[in-house]
Amino acid sequence: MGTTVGGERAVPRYVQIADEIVQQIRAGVLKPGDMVPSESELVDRYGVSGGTIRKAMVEVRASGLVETRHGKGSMVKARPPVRHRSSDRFRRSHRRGGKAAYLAESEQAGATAKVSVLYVGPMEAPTGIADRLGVEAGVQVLARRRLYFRNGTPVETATSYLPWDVVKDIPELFAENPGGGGIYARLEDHGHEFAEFIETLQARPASKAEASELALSPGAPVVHLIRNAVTEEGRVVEVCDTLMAADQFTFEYRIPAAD
Amino acid sequence: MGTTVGGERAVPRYVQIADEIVQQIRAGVLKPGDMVPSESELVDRYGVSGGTIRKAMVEVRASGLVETRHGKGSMVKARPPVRHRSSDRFRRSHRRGGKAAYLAESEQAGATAKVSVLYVGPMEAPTGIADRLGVEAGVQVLARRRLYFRNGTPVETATSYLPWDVVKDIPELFAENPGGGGIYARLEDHGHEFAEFIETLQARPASKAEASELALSPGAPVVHLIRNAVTEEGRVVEVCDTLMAADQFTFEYRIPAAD
DNA sequence: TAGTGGTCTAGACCACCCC
DNA sequence: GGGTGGTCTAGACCACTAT
Repeated sequence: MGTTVGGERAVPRYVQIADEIVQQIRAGVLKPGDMVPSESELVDRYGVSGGTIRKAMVEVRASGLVETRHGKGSMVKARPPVRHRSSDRFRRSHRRGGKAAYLAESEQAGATAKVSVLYVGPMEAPTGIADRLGVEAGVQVLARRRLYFRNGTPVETATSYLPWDVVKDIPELFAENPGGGGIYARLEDHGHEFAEFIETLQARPASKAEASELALSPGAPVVHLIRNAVTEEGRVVEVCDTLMAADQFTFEYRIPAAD
Repeated sequence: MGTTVGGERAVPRYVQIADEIVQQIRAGVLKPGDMVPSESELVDRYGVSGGTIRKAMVEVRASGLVETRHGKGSMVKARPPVRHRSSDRFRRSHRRGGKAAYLAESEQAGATAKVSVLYVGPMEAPTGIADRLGVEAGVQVLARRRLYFRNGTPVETATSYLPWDVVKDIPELFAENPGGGGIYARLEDHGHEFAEFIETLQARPASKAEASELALSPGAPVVHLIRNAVTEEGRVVEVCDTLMAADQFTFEYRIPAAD
C-alpha cells in the first residue's frame, strides 16, 4: 500500500531502517567482525518487503561501516584505522634514514603494510601525465605501478612516471625495490635536488573497475592524488598518479603563512 | 523473467543502460542544459521495467554529470567548473589586497559566487573543535556559519570557531561582513600574526542531511576539510570546519622539500 | 543443498512541478 | 490535470558460498 500511512513522517522507511542498523554499529551493539542479520531476516524483523531492505542495505554500505560479500552476507568492518598522510613525509631526513613513507606511516598507525609491484618498465606517456612531465604525449617514459595493502586489503594504487632521459642512467629505478629512501633518494643521489612537491587532490565515486581493484563497494568514494616532484632547476622529474580508498586516509597539509 | 537469457554477459542491464546514458553525455549527444529522457520514456526505449531504469539513473547520478529534481526530471549539469583551491590562498598580500579567497577563486574560474551568512554568534564549542582550539568542550566560542554558492547552487558550508577571549575586543568579527581581507585580516589587525595553517581533509559519502543542504544526490562524495589557523605564538586562534561537494573542487598543495 | 545477496518485473500509490 | 521522480510490494530467477 505505498508509503506507510497513519501519521507517518516524510523520511522513507528504508532510510529509517538503514539509520537504525548504522546506529547499532556505532553504538557497539554490532561489533567489528559481527555479521549483520541477513536480508530475509531483516524482512521478517521489520515487516517490509525485500526491496525495501535491499535499499536500506545500500545506504548502510554507503556508510563504509560494513563489507558485503555475495553468498555470504554483510560483516561489520574492522575499525577503519584511518591513517595520516602528512605533508612532512617528503623530508630529506626521512629519505636519508631509509624510510619509505608508506611503510613508516602504516607502522605508526599500528597496521601491517605490504607493497606489491605490478609493473616496472617503459610506457607511452598518457596525455595529462605527459603535460605535467613536460614531454610530448606518447613519448616513452618509465612507469612504476604498485598496489599498496594495509592489514591485508588493498587500499591504494600508485603509478610513478619518470622521463626516460632522467632514468636511463639510474639502474636502481628499473628494479622492483629501488633501495632505502625509495626512488626520491635515488634521484637525489644522481644530482636531482628537489625543491618542492605539488599535490592535487580530487574526490569522486569509484568506477566499477576501480571499486573491484580496491575491494570497495561500487560508488564508494576514492581520492585521486597526483603529485609533481619539482627539482631546484624547476624540472618535473616524476609524476605520481595515485588512487586511494577514501575511507582509509586523511590528508594533512601545513601551509606556511607566507607573504 | 529474471536476468536476460540467451548468451548474455555478466554485466547487469541497469549498468549497461547507465553507461550508455553517461556516454551520450560525455560524447555531447546530450549537452549541458538538456533534459535526460524521462524514466517512463526510457522504460519504453529499452524495454525494461521501471525498477531497472530507476537503478540505472542512480548510477548516472553517481557520475555527477546530471542533476535530478523531483517533479521535473534529470538535467545534464552545466560544465562542472571544478575550481582550484590552491595553498597560496592564505598569503598576506591577498588579504592586504582585500580579496576574499573564495570570491577570487571563483572569479578566476569564470563563475558567479555568493556567500550567505547563516549565523554569527556565541556557541558552545563542540568536542573535536574544542580540542583543536585548546579550550574545554562546552566553553563559549564565537561561531560564524556560512553557505557558499557558485553559479547559484550551494557547494560548500563552512563554520569558523574562535575563542572568546580572542574575539571579544574585535567587533568586526561579530558583523556579517568582517570587511576587506576577511576575518584573518581583522585578526592580524589586532596583533595575531599567523605562522601557518594546517588543513586536514577527509572524503566520504554525504549523509542525507548534508546531501540536501548541498543539493547533492544522496551518497555523493563530500570533502570534509578542517583548518587550524596558528599564530606566531603557536596558538590556534581559529578552527574552520568546512564541508564541500567533492565534484566542485580540486585541492592543490605545494610542499617545500625541507630537510 | 540450503542460505545468502543480486537482478528484474509489473504494478500500486505518493509527492512534487507546471500548465 | 497530466507528467515527473520517489517509495513500496510480492514474487521470480540467478549466482555465489558454505556444508
